[in-house]
Amino acid sequence: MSHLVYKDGLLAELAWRGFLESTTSEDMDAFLCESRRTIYIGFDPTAASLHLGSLIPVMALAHAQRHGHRPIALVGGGTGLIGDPSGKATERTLLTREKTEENAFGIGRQLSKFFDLSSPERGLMLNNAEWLVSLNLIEFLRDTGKHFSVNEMIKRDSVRIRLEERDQGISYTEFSYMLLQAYDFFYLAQHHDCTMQMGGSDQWGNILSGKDLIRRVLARRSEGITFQLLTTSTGKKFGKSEEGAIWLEGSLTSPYKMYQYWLQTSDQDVVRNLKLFTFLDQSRIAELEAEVAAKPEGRAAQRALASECTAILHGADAVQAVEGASRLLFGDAESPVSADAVEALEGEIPTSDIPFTELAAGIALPDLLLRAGLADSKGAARKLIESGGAYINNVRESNARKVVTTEDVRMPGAILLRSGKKTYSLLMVRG
RNA sequence: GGACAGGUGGCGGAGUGGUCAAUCGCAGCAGACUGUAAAUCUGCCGGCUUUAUGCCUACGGAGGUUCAAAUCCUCCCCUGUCCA
Repeated sequence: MSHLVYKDGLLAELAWRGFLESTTSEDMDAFLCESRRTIYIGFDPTAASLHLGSLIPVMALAHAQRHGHRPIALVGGGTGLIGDPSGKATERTLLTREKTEENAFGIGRQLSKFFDLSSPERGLMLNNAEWLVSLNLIEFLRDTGKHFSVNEMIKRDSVRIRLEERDQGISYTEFSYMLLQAYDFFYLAQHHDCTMQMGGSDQWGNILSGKDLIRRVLARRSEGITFQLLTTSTGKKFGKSEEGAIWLEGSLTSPYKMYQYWLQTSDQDVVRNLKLFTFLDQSRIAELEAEVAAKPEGRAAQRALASECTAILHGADAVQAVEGASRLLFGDAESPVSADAVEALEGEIPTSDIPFTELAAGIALPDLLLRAGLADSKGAARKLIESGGAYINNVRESNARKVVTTEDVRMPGAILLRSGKKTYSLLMVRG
């Protein structure tokens, strides 16, 4: 890619940052330079929040705005009711309309953080429920369906895989998805002069469908760009932690947790992630890359990645708080003991309350670990303790019959529990 | 509507009357090593407890046969393939 020189700032940016997977046109550069383009990406509200995986298209669209193009962040309140078969091995159960609406609301709020939506000229956020829900079936089949060849549709990967693989079919509902997404692109082209759609590489087929529809019905040119699907260097699906997805919503994944997720990025992945998930410029990233190469244990790049990403999503204040908490827990200092330290940790890391009277009476350590969320069952808690993975105030406790009492309160009004090397939980003694 | 195949733990996938809480792989958790990295090695990996050749719940759902069922029978639900 590096031998290509793009005149368009956006394309150049997406290229060096490593977003690009493929484009629908050879002269995309000229297309983008020709005029200011309206570019859309859709996000279906299949969950209450976007997760790190969806951050790639979000960042790409944010770059588009920074380079003077006009973004449309499309919330798929309508398409979400149907379900995109792309990249999914099996048919999914439909979400209720209420759930979809609720999700759409949350996702819309998250998306708005990334874009300047101060005027329709700068950027737009739309919900396709607005035009999809009221579509009339007969009209749709006559006006739009007629432009689609089933012969072609069944060749699309998203459909073909489901048709060929034994044990998994595809319903008519999901089969129709690509028409709806194509219709979205068409609708946006017609009403908002949108001429480009971007998306993950699994969206290639859907994008092409829309491009075709626009050409046939409006006789207009439109283009598309797809992005790489990420995995970590170890082949794991990116953006998932042990407990599942890392959500952008702070109430689902705490800022502390997100910060830690980024901080724990492996050396192999950190530079790539800096390019994709921060707005840091090329020279700064090159500096960080050199620093990691020279002094990997310093993890300067990971720190930058963690603080940048957390700041984008949760704000600078959150980063400060979270960095403070991380320093206390992982710093050189002995176990935190000051009241200030407790105050700084409270709420930043998973925190739960325990009544003084209950503690005074004594609580079995496995029960306490269970309550603190550090184990899934008492049996698991016992195993954790016996295998040497349980810590009270940073001191290993390997007696599964240990009873925790007020004696164990070493920090002012709190007990710090830990599972393994890096999972902390704070217990606040109340009353 | 018909014929056939199938529905097992987070996933994949064994098991086809007792020795099955269920081989194995992946994922996950913990330990060792380290840099809160990667790789590697080790242990754990349904729940409960008095940790035991212990109890409970579980192999799509509901019944049934049997001393005993994930395994056999009946009905139902779901999925796929093919036929009309």
